[in-house]
Amino acid sequence: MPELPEVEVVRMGLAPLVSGRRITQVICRRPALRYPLPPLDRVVGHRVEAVERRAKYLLFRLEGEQVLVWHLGMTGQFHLLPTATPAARHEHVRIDLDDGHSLCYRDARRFGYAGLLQQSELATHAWFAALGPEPLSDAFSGGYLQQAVAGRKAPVKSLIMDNRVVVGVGNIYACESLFRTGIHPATPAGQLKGEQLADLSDVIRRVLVEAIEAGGSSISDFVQVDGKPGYFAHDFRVYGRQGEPCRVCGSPVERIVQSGRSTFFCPHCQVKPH
DNA sequence: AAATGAACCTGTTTGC
DNA sequence: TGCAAACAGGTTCATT
Repeated sequence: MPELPEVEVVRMGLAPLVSGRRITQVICRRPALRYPLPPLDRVVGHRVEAVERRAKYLLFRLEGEQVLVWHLGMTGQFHLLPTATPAARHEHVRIDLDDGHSLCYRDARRFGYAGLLQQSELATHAWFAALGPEPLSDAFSGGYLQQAVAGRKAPVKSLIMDNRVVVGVGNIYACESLFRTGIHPATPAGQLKGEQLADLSDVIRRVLVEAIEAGGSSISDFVQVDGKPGYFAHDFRVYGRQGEPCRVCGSPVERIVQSGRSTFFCPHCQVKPH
């Protein structure tokens, strides 16, 4: 479900409703998601100070030193519902708040995961230590990208989806960003010129911001915290459009598989390297 | 080291 | 209609 824009939309939906609330009870309906759940009883009685995001991780900063870290995997969803609401299918964890609402976590595929960390271990924890820059920060620039991919022969699409290069860019936004820059997804990243990489970093930023403003992309099941869909999928230029005409030149959009993932691109607008 | 593929698990769509 | 195969937004681990 979520790439960076979707996680950010969830964060923005949760933050004003959850910040300042005290956790009164936690119900875990199974011992593990992708990994064993942390001892969530330890968060009971604590107040949520802020809801932040790093890469695709949601960070619930609690009063004191604890940070509840949550990754939505492919199909994770948070909903804020009245505590009396019966559990929906695939609801695995429920966090009750002191205002009569509960933070409900649903995840059909259970690729999501959670951790309870101390503030001080955030930067060094395995989930965070090797992460590259946030694409919406100043640290992510053409110059940065150039040094990050220098000498690399891997396809540019694989590298912009690599969290060590830049975080938050998943399959959809990788395809959309490459289309908008006219770069063929199979281009060995190290072959790209500085100008192209500067363009690519700008375009990635712009696509992500547009998607956040549209409320994310609702492919099959992404929904915002209030249950409403996001609308960015209406703006896809290539993702999921194989066989349909390119919106720029009319050529049929192609689908190929790179590292086991579908890649969509326009064979005319995105010229293959040689 | 770098690149690829499989695995995790369930639901939905596609094709015969 | 029925059933099996293919496919899905992410990350990690094992294998070339």
